[in-house]
Amino acid sequence: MDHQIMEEVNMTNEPGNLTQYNSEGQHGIQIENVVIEESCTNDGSGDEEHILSNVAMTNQPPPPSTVESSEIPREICPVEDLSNGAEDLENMDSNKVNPNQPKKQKRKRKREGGQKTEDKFYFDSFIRSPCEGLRPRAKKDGSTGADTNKPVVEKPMAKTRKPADTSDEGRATPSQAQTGCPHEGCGKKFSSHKYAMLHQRVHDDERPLKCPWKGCSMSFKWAWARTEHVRVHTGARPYQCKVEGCGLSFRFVSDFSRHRRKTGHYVNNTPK
DNA sequence: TTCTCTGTTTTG
DNA sequence: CAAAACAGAGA
Repeated sequence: MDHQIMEEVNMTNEPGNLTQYNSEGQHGIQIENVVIEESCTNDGSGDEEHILSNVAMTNQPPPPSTVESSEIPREICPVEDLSNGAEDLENMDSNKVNPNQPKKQKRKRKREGGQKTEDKFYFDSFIRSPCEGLRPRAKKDGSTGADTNKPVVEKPMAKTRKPADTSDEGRATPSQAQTGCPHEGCGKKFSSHKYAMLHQRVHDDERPLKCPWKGCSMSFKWAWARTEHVRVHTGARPYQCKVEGCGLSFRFVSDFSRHRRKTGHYVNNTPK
């Protein structure tokens, strides 16, 4: 049970090395026994990548529920179309490419930011090449350290998340927002000053968080993004619907969340 | 459908 | 308070 991720990792790739990253101070994934062989430089770019050689990643618990699905090895990289992917691919391959190139695409919001370099780590390769099959989205990278610690369903975080209106891109509405982004052109307002500062990374190009996978050159600005991205490599699907008859598993919280919303499968304790 | 971004919320 | 996770939107 718990070791889902680890298993996956092991399975998939052997060793891993792991590096612990703290992206934003987080400690998250710890891989055990990993040997890093190559220097995985993802990009080689120049950033620094710290590769830790033996790091232990203990991921804690995987998801308890997790997965039965075994997601495993789905190879994860389905390679679908990497239209742009090509670019990524290059990166993937060896670490040649530049890792962080953000190519700013604007997915939904405009992203530009970067923040600080927080962690750099590399896992060797969990499963297979990192982004072999990643979608072409854009280049993305990074995730946080702890990734799926609490994946599963059962914890709905009782959050009462309010939809803070996303009027534009930002979510907070002026009425609610207390602080605004100092960046020119950005007029977003946030509920906290602190986040406003963190938000600056959006305007930055730096992507301090790098994907731990050896061949993967993706880098991210947000720890969580990195965390989830890693699942692409591991194939982990920590979020499983516990509803009887359902049993669907999801790799991303967002998808799981959506599933619950639509189906009402909040299951057990998490009736969010 | 998959995956990333990011603001908010929860947890520690 | 910081870190982690969630949730919603969108490519």
